Amino acid sequence: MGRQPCCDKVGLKRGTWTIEEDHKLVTFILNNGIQCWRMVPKLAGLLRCGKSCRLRWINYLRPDLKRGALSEKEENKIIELHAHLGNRWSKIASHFSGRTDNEIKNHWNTRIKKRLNLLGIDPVTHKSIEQKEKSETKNVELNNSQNEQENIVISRSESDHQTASAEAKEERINEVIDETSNFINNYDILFGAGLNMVNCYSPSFSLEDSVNPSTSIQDYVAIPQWYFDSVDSVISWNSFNQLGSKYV
DNA sequence: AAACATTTCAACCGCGTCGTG
DNA sequence: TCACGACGCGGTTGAAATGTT
Repeated sequence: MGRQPCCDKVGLKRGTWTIEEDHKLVTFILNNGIQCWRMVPKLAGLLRCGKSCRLRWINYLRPDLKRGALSEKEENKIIELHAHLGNRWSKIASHFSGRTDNEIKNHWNTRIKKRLNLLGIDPVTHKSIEQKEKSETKNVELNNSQNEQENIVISRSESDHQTASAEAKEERINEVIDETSNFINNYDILFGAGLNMVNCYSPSFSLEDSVNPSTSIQDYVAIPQWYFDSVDSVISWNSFNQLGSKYV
C-alpha cells in the first residue's frame, strides 16, 4: 500500500490561527525540524491537518521571512521574472529570500496587475495593451484574408497555393518582429532595467541571460532555508511575542 | 459616527506529480 | 505496473482592515 492518509478532517480546526497554535507549531518545528507534515500536528498537539500546518509555517511563521511591503525594486524584479516564468509563483519566489509564493501571488493580483494596466501593459502577456489589441485585430484580418486567399487558391494550381501561403507567413513573421521590438523598447523605457528581452526569444535563452547586469547571480539564488541547531540560535520568544502583537 | 464599498492577504481547495508498498 | 496517499503548487475565497461617502 501507499502512504498513510494525511489526516481525517473530522474534528480538525480550520480558519485563522491563534497565537497559542502558532506558538505550539513554532516550538515544535524549531526543536524537532520537519520529518513529515502529517505527523507535525499530532506531535505538536494541534487540531490541524498537516497541510494547514505546512502552509502556516511556510507563509507566516518561518523565522527567515521578510516582513513588510515589497519594495519597488522587488516589484520590478517580480515583473521581469513573471515575463519569463508566467504564473509560476514558487519559481518566482525562489529568486527572493524571505518572500513566499503566496505573498508574491497576492501582491501581483492586488497591486502589480493594476500598475501594469495603468502603464498600458497587459499583465498576462506583458505586451502593450494597444499593441495587443492591434495584434488581435491584425490576426482577425489576417485570418479573414487567409480565408479569402484559400477560397481563391482552390481554383489555383498547387504551386500558386504554396506561394500565397508562404507570403502570408512571411508577412505575419515581420509583423511579430516589429511588435516585439516595439514592445521591448517600451518595456525597457518603463523599467529601465537594461533587461535583455531579445534573448528571451532566442532558443538558448536562460534566466541568467536576462538579469540586470548590475546584479550578481547570487542575488537571484534563494539562500537555503532554516537549518536549525537549536531554538535559541534562530529566534527568541521575545521576538516571537512581538510578532504576536499583530493579533492583539 | 455610521453605513457602505473596496482592498488586502491568510487560508482553503483541488489538482498534478512523485514516492511508497 | 498499479493504486494509494503525501506534498507542493496555483487559483480562489472570505474575513478583516481600510477608505469613502
